[in-house]
Amino acid sequence: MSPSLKLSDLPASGGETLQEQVYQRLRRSIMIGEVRPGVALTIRGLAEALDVSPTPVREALRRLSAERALAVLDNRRVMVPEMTVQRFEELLALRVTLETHAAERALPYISDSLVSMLVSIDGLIDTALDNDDYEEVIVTNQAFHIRLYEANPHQQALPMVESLWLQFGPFLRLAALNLKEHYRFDRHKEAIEALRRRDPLALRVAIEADIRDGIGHIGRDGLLQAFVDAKGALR
Amino acid sequence: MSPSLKLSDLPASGGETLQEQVYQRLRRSIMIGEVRPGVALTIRGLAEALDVSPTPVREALRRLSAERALAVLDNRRVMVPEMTVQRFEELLALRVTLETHAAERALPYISDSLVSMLVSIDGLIDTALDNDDYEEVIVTNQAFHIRLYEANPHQQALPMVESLWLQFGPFLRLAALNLKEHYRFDRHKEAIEALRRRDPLALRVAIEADIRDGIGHIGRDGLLQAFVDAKGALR
DNA sequence: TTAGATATAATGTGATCACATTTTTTGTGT
DNA sequence: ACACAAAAAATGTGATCACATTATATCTAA
Repeated sequence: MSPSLKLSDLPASGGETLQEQVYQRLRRSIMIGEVRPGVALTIRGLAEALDVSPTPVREALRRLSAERALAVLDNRRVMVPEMTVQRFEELLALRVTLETHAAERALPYISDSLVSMLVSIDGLIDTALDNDDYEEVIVTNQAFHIRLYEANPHQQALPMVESLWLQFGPFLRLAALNLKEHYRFDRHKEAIEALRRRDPLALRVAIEADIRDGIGHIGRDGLLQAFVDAKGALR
Repeated sequence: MSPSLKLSDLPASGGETLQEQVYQRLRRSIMIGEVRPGVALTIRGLAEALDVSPTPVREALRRLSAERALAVLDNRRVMVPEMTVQRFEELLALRVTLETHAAERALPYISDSLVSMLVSIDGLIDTALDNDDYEEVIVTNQAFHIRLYEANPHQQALPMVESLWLQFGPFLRLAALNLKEHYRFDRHKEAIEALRRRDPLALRVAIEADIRDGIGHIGRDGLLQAFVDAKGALR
């Protein structure tokens, strides 16, 4: 029988623990929407697919469950949680609140060299969009936000932001696709401009617009409803 | 040799898994500041103290680490993280942002019966304060906030709020103590009044004031600095 | 006494096994 | 063909073992 889950290859293990490698691998799969909501992730199944013993898989699943990337049902089955319209709205509002907070908290620490860095990352996103490499779009877009927020060396919001990204996992591919099709304004360039002017309000506006352009539209058009009805079977 | 960690007793196990019981027990210990920052929590040590095998302890530690209640060092040792002034400030600002968000998002769902419930919980807090039962103060105070926020049946912020509470664990006892000594206004009653009037701005103000009264003062007076210097050896 | 080396103990990680529960398949009767 | 019961397979949980790494204690020499 073929493995129940196909996973992108791992770039060769380093000195990390097996648990860490399994965690990173599963995390990436969830983030790019490779794991469909509602299908059970079994310990033995993943262990076989990743060619490790059940032990590190168990710990990685426990970790991802604690981060709300996975849900454990009463049956003790673990899966990417199904999305509902109301949960989507709450997650979106929460993401706006958390990321505008994180951005504003990072603003006092912004240096000119960091701004240059963000400009070049933004260029990488455009390149990835031209190449229709949506996984790269997702990862690089997140790198943009991460670099911005952790300009504040004491930033505490990042793990929560990443938890939200994971929970949007099934939709990030759709968001990246939409970015290419329909985007009119580059919100990242607006954010960069706000950073240059050290303008906290403009920064908040740009970040919120970026989030709503990227993923908010899914909730507006019938896209989310279609996804829910199809139980994540789109694409 | 006596166990390295003393833990409050568990109220007899239910149908839950051992891992869940261990998790709840450790969680409570961290929340009430029983575990001092910097001291290593060993798997075997906890397993012996709790009279279980290492397996469920490992999973509970992994879970709490993912929730940022515990930190894993490079040595792979796990402990309650040390506090710094800057981290404290970031966590405090984040708590204000998250909890005012959660409260505002819950406001449309507030019913009169829930307001009554909150009033009675607030009474329990006063009773606990009179009895100098600080653990009860902590738990009941959190129950007040939880009931409020999850009035919204789709609330997504609660796990993050609880993660922050855990990270404040070493200080919640100090906060509860201060509440008895120095509090002038009952911020919960202000919040309840705002809920009755369905006034979102007044609610935000009350929640923020409640948080800052409760834990913010620790950062203001030398209390935090003393705690950091003493490596959590106060009380 | 103290600094550094060596040995001993303790720890985290991963694999494997046993067992109870749950899921899936198979069988049976109408 | 379909509903229901029985059997078989799969799954999560917890315990135990082996091993490499890390921390602690002990020893030695100045």
